[in-house]
Amino acid sequence: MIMTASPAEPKPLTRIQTKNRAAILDAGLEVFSTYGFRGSTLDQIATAAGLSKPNLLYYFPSKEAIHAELLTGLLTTWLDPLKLMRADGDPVPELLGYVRRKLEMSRQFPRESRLFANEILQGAPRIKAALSGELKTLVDAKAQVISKWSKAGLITEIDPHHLIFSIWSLTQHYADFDVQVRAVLGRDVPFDEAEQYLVQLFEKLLKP
Amino acid sequence: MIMTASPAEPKPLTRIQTKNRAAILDAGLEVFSTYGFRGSTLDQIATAAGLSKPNLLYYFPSKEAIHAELLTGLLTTWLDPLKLMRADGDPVPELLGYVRRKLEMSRQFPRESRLFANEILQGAPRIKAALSGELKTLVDAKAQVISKWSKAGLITEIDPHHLIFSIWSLTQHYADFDVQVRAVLGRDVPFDEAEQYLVQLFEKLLKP
DNA sequence: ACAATATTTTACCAACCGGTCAAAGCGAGG
DNA sequence: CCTCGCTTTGACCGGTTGGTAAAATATTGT
Repeated sequence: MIMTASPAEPKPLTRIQTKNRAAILDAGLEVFSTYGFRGSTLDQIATAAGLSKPNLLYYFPSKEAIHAELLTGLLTTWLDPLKLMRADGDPVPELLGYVRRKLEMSRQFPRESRLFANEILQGAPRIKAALSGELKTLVDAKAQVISKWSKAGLITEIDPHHLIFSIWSLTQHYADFDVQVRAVLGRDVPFDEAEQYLVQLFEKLLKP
Repeated sequence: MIMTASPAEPKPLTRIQTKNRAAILDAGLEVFSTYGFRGSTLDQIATAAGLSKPNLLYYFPSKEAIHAELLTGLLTTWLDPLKLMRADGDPVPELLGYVRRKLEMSRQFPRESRLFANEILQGAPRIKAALSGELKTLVDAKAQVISKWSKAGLITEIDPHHLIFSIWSLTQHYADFDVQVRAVLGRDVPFDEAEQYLVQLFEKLLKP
């Protein structure tokens, strides 16, 4: 016996189920992040996953279900880098660490970033609750930490919420608008340059 | 006689044509900026414009045509604030002026900002050419100006392209992600605070 | 080998999509 | 009044959409 945990019989997944559900979620991420929820079709996702449409619907009950599963999984990934910012660390390195982690997510998971951006752009109909719940709670808590650093003179006097917004926008820009960045630069997005630039920016900004 | 300019007989518009075309473009902006091109339907746009679908198609030949007209009109609006940055002005006020103009556009034309963001997010299929053409040319020119300021010691040593990207992302964030900003803050987007914050940020960043 | 179960396919449906068309309504000038 | 051109409408079309039913096929445990 290897596993039998939850009380409500979680039904262990077969090999095929595991593989196909993963393929569908990956395909859904690809398609939803490009066209948004309404602009994506089940046929697109099914084809990208190497399945037929009815076969896809054997694993997920609806288009909504795929999208919902992607979004809930995403929220955790989204909050983690901010959670890692410690109140008892050195303020500037802590904040720069957050910037670096967030930029690294744009580099490694641009599709996830675009899925999130698409959802927000379209009014966040499916995650508005999480934004004013979980997300707001976490941000408010971290904003207080930043405020204390600010008042203790460890960093400059600064609006903590806008500081956090600026970290989000600057780092996500390289994933969400990468087509524009590439078009303007005439080459692939240079994440190393971006990191240097952002470190320079936040070091100068935060210095008391 | 009041007007007869172009050589190819531009056909003067009726009062009704002027009014209905404007209503359609406004409705199209509303709908496209929320759902993206593929996620929007002619019925949605027609209803928002107070017309029937066939009536809408009497004024525009296709869904594409409405979207195209919105995008081309948008590009000019998008480039203007950057064009206004003068090489012969004081560097910091010139750059801050650009920041302020761009933020003001987010405040006054959030739908246009979101329409643009949607198009870029979805791979910019309809304006990629303009991005690596017109936009790149203008940005490269202004980047050179910034480089000269930098080398002359009037502002800090800085990567001009990333500086421009950061102005874009920071200002547009308040329009494109306004749902998120409002959810986290628990109130309407405070553009005055945002302006103060951005001025603080760029003044500290640019100081040599 | 064989039954039970898990998976895949084929055929299909009602609703919706972008777009067409011909007829009807409408207002201004003679 | 009537006509002429602009405007609006309703009926319709072929294709696509999300989703279903059931039969056919693989896979699995014994």
